[in-house]
Amino acid sequence: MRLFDTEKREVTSLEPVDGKTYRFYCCGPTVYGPAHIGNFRTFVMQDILRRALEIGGLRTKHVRNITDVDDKTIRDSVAAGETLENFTAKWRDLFHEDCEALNCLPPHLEPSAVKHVPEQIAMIEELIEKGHAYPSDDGSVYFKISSYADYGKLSRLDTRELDLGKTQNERANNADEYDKDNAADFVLWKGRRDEDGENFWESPWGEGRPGWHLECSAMIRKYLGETFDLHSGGVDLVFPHHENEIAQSKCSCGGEFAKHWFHVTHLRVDGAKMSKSKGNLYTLSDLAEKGHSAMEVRYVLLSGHYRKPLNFTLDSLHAAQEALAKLAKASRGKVPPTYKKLLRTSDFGVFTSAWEKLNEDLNTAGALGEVFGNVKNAQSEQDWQGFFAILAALGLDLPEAESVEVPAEIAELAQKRWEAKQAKDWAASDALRDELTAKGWTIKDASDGYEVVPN
RNA sequence: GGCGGAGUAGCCAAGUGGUAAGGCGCGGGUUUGCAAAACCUGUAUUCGAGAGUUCGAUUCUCUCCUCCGCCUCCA
Repeated sequence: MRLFDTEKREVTSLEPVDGKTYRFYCCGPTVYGPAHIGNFRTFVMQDILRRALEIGGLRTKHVRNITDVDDKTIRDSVAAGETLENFTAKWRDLFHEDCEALNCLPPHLEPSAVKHVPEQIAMIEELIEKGHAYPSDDGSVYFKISSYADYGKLSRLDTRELDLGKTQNERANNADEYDKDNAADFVLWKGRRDEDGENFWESPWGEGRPGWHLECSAMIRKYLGETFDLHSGGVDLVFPHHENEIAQSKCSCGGEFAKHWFHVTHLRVDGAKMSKSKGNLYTLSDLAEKGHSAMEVRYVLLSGHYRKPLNFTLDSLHAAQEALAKLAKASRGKVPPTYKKLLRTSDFGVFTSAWEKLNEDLNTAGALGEVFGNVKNAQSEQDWQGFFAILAALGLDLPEAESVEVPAEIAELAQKRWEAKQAKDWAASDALRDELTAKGWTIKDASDGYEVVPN
């Protein structure tokens, strides 16, 4: 597997640090509401990376956190009159349901931020000890970026001019809240504030709560160690989140931290960024209401290369539905092997080119093209094994032949219409067909029978 | 303003220094009493605009236009 590395700015080969198990970390969701399909573009691409590695023969260790304490979770749980725990549990469960519907393999470990407060406090103490962090008067602790020379390497901060003047101007109203040495220093521990309600933890610096950036560093250290294979998230996390993680982790425990960085470009909707105000923010349930399955959504999300903007439209969901049906038809009668049986697939038959596409910077769109281009040539057992291995890597389940419950009334009308047709009574036959159409059902005739399906 | 990314047929979207995958849609055909479904088939002399390098550029360089992301807690 070769993949573009955000830090090295080139496609590099992925080899596990320990030679056996590919260990990677993904920044998970902040659970304060339903995740939208833009969030899921990232999670689906991470899932495909994992599947491709596993089918390619590697073992993986996939860690993805749940952010269940931050400004938004606290704000919204207080507003809802619920405990933080109950509030976030609800959204976490929905997230899991959505992931399952999208066929995303659950991570091997899914640590939560609130359950790792001691680890975070320990890391802060270490950073203060080593001179990389300092407490402020309001009970907060900040990371001192001037103490880390490599700060900004990932996002090429050295070549950018931060418009700090403007930022400070805009934040003038909040200036008192923060007591930092440098405007760019970021918070490791936030002193307790009124709006936090009962959501606080004891610490050497008083009551408060951990900062957002720190949780990932602390959990990575605990579950993956000081050096691991790959770190991943949406592009928006490159700066400052991942930059800050690097600083925290390298300054506290040394090590190389992540060998590679994998970032997924944002999804666009109708050519624009998704936002509530534009009314173009979709969740899986929004789309389900419009009659689109999660698998169709997954298909759309992987129909473009992860480093390019992907323009989501409702039209593309329809295209996905048709495309999936086409593949299902092409492979009718073939029984897909279980995912486990497809691990370590070495021969992809006529789908070798698709596998190669996938392994060259996770070119899912190119791989799909190869699948369609070769499916007509698939004949041998090996070919079909390859077919299902590619689909498994993409995480696509093909729709089964639908067995829709046909109401007795509809079935009766359809039967009458078939009989009229057999009797060559075209007028009666067509009238019955129109009636069925009006009731929302379509007849598909074959030479020896018919089928009724919902419109 | 700084940094990064993108502009390929009606829509979605791969790709390449050597003459444009694939999906949807649409057109044509087979089939059908007519449709639908199914099957077969066609569908960009051209890759935002202009200039340059080259035997040759959509692919490299420059300029311009448009769009998007990040610039302190958004996947």
